[in-house]
Amino acid sequence: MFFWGVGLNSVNLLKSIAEAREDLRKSEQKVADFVLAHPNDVIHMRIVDLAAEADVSEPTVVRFCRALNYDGFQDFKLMLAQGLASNTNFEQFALDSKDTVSEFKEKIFDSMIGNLLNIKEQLNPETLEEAIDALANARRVEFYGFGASAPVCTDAAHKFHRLKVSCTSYSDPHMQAISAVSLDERDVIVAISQTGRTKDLLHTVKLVKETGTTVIALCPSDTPLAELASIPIHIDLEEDKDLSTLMSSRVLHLVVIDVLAVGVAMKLGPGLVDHLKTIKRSLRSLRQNDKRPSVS
Amino acid sequence: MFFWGVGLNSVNLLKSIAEAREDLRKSEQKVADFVLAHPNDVIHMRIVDLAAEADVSEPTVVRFCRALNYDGFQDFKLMLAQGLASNTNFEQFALDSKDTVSEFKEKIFDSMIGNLLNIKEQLNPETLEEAIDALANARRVEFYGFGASAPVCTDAAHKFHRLKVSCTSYSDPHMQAISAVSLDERDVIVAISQTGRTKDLLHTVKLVKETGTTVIALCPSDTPLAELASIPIHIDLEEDKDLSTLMSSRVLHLVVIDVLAVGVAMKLGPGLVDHLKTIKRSLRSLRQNDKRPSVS
DNA sequence: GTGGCTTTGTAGTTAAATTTCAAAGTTAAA
DNA sequence: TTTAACTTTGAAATTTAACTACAAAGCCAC
Repeated sequence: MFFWGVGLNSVNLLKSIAEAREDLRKSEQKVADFVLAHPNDVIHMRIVDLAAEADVSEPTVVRFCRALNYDGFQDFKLMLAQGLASNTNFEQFALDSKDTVSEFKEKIFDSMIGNLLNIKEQLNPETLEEAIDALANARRVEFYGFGASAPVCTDAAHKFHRLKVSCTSYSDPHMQAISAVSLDERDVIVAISQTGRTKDLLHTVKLVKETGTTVIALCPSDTPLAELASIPIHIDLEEDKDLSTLMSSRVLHLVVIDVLAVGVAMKLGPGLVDHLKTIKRSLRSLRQNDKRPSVS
Repeated sequence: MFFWGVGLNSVNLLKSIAEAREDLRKSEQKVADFVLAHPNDVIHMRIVDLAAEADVSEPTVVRFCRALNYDGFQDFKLMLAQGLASNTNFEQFALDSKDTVSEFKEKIFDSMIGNLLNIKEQLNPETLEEAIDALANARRVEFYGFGASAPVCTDAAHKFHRLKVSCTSYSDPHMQAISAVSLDERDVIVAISQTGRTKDLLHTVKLVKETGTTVIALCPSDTPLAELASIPIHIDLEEDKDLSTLMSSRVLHLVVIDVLAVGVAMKLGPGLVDHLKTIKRSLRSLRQNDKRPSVS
């Protein structure tokens, strides 16, 4: 796989120190251990302090930094500071039954953010472009998904309706099947699945493929659904730590749909972006304003 | 409003430099200007370089750092490094019709992440705790929302079902009204709204309040819905830049629901967290495995 | 054990940040 | 307009911290 420059490498700086630890000399490992144990303190330490804490000499600290391909101690500290800032959070979490509300709130949000960052990197712009093209030119768009993906489909249909795209969402296998056979190559379906293995969904997709309809799939790669799709959009999460996958994937799907929707809006003409705003305004009549008395 | 410590301040470091600029001396402003113009370069500069670039003397640079409440130049550079690392992204975006797919993908994800970070900070653990208590002890839970919030409600009901909580979601004002009057103080409704002003929702909530039912609301603060709620959970986004609000709030609602669900799962007994995993397993039969032949 | 090699620390050097202090600039009152 | 008080700024000296050279100690193979 493509190797990122120093910039992105720093994101996993602690991890890369841990990995490099084995290749270091014994005394340098002492430094590594202290840095890994107290990364936040190291940032504000002088070379003498770190040397003392790690029980090595100052040159050893410098050698440690050089071994990790930094110019010197200052350079290393700078990278560490950057790495920590971007890395503080966003790790995958493991829920602990002793967690306080505040703690698991942090964990859930951070893991969500981490997943968003990952998927953002993973998403292939060319594939998205393809999907956007297909959606923008479709006569009709249908969203299919079950379980947790059903609300995602509803939301997607809701969103594309606003773009004046003719669309529906079905989370009933019969309805899907019935609708599926009425489509043809001018149409597009979007199949959404967290697993990429839902039998009923695969069944529908197979049906629909026979009609020549374009199938966009939001699911993990290397799954039956991804293989079947004309335009597979891969959503691969880190391996399932606790429930984070369960929670994150629907949100990720929603955000990807947002991206597609914005793309379609732009393709169909910049005016359409304004159209969204117009709809927003038109919804205002359904709202109650503080200043005016309630119409009950 | 409460003033954050240095830690969080660094997130908006550039912004805070820009704000502080006015209060600085003339020569210090030169330094500020250079830092604002080339923040990424400054990180790797020595004090002499920065002094030269900003056309001031070295002590002035130190004074500049001190004026911003840092110990000195090194300390400032460290904070700058951290600030830049965490700040690179996550700014609110303004979509531009000339944006490439890759560009607006970034913008959408980053703005989503920015909003998640904001809401994470804003969420009050005590309020969440209250909401979790109410949900965990409820005889029955109902989720009400319209439009973009309707799928959120469906998703929430889906999630709480898994926790063995008796619940439903309604996005039809009549159904809501009918159901609402059958509830009492043992029950909880969760009203979800991006605006906090949806008339029909307010109507239902007023009805339901007369029965003594606890009302948890997910909506912006200072809105009619927030005022009505027994437990208002405020979701305040930065002011509407383009469509980011429209996109973000439903996702934020989902994540908050996740937090509540995890809280409830923990309250009802740690075993329940495992129960979620069990359900995950039970769903496996609905999936197709690569290895076995498809059952069509 | 001993020669060659690697690892580590001591002591010295260099470079960078900080402080001191005096000069230049600014303001305001005479 | 002048001048005294104060503020701002930079030159030079000082201090501090990072880095280098080199030598001692440790390690391994023969």
